[in-house]
Amino acid sequence: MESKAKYYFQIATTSGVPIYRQIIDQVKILIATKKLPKGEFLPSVRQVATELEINPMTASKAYSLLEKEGVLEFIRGQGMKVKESNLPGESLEQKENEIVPLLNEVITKSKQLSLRPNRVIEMLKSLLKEMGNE
Amino acid sequence: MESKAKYYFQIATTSGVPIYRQIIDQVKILIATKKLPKGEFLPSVRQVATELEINPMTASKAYSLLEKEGVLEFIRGQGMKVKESNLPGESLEQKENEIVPLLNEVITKSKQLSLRPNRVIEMLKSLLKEMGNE
DNA sequence: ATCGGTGTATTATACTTCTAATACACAGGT
DNA sequence: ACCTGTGTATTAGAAGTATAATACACCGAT
Repeated sequence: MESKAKYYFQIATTSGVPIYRQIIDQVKILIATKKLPKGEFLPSVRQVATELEINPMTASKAYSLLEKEGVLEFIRGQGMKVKESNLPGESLEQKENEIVPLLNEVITKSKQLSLRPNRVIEMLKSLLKEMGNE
Repeated sequence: MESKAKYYFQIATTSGVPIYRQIIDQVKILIATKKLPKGEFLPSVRQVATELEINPMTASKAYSLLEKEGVLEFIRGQGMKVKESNLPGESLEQKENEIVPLLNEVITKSKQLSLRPNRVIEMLKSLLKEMGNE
């Protein structure tokens, strides 16, 4: 079903960031950049565990948290796949409120760095364009 | 029961966020919104500790981390004050690189929520305007 | 030198988090 | 039924984090 040579994740054991969180972040990025299309199955927890030389439970923790978040969907007997419809029940306003704290962090940080607001907006635009094209 | 003393910080013991981190975040916001001008002294660790009914070491931890970050400056015998020049040694490029990871988080989250990029940019602009006027 | 004001190094302890070892339940193909 | 593939509940222990009690070093003014 899968090409076995494909390496999905890369963990930095020195970074201090927990393994399961690194997996979560990478899955989200892979999905956001369309490298993992909706409906595609992820490597099994044991596959991931073998590749990264970690315990399957660690991979399972990442997957199950992503499932709770509504990012992945568990199909019995087959595994985890990228969920087709993301958060269908949420209103636009609810979604927007979810991202506000993150934007506030950006603002606080940019003020702290004395970065010009327009420059920050330009950077965001530019990064959006990059990610969209990938 | 409010007293005449100026209350600087407000902690939510129920939030799960560590006390020292709540202090750090609030200091950064106070500075970003200009409620704490550059050069102004912060309340002493013992003042904070008394107000919040915590141990001075907890306040000290917040202050010393802010000092390491370059936000505060320690003046012997007087206390911590808001640093005059923020990160003077850093080039613009270095500063911009510091904020990129945060922007990437915004993008990943917005993709996950299927928010329109333009809408996210508008929200950021709007929040920037709000904060700038305060 | 002493006093009263800064922040902090050290140490201790309760608590949480992270990872792992094991055993299990369920699905699908044989 | 069996085997092999999914993910996971439970448990345990190592490692890290948050907070606090104590004692200390430094500064400026007396």
